Amino acid sequence: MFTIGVLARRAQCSVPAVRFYEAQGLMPPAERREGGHRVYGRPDLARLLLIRRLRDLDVPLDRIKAFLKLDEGGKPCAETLAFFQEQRDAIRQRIEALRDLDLSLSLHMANCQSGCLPAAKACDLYGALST
Amino acid sequence: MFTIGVLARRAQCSVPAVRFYEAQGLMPPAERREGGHRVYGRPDLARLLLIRRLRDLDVPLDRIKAFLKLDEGGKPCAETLAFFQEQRDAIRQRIEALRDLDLSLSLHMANCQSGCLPAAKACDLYGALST
DNA sequence: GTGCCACCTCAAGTAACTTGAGGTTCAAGG
DNA sequence: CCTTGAACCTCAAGTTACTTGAGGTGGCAC
Repeated sequence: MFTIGVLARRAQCSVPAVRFYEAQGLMPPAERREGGHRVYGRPDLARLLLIRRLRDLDVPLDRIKAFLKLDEGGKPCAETLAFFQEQRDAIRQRIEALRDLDLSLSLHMANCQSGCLPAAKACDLYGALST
Repeated sequence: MFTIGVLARRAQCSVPAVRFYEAQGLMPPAERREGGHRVYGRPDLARLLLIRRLRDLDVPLDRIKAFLKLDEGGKPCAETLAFFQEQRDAIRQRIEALRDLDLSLSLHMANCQSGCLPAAKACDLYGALST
């Protein structure tokens, strides 16, 4: 049993974000103490961590919400597996895109280093990334 | 010389986005025809492509703006190289994070496939990503 | 000359939070 | 027991990077 501050730290997110997730229905309405302070337990942390992981993948909140609801309904693995596979495909694509970008950045830097170092000339910036 | 629609298509972005970049000072105020329609040339496309590439890296608009201005001033390579190196570091970090995520997704899926297939039981969702 | 699509401006909406104002609760120290 | 400071509360407004919509013009084909 811990406070919202502790929960947030453990999930690497801000306190207002946790409250926001509750307001949006991604986190269940938290139990409260006498004074109104929210109290959380281990399952809440697990849920929040899941939300954050999916957010790191840029899965939008309403998709996460639907997914969590699906899981609450005790749906069979098939749908869960499909969802995860979808995320893995998205990850693969993004890694490829990032590698592409990295390559063109490195090409430009090589260009720049050989072409510009002698004089303090400016780099040919647009040529670099636009091809 | 081409229209905003053609420009946008070539840079894989929306027409309003191009106008938005102009309003924000990332694109220079475009030349206009008699009727008021914007006209663009090759350098505009190069600039827009650069902006989009950097946006794909989640570089915020004001950072891109500062960078473009730096380049316009004809600053020496050193600063440009530093900027690019920074982006490459960011790319590397993001690729690693994505690989991490992919790993934990795959572990979960393996778990799920062996544990849940016989019965149509639900997966242990929270345990999957939260550890 | 009349469609019709692409363009124009301006205002408002969206996602996912963050920041701020103004006020309460809680645990520790005196 | 009292106070003090951090952590909590709610509610409203701000932020970023656009998108969407309304209402209206430009340009070209037939």
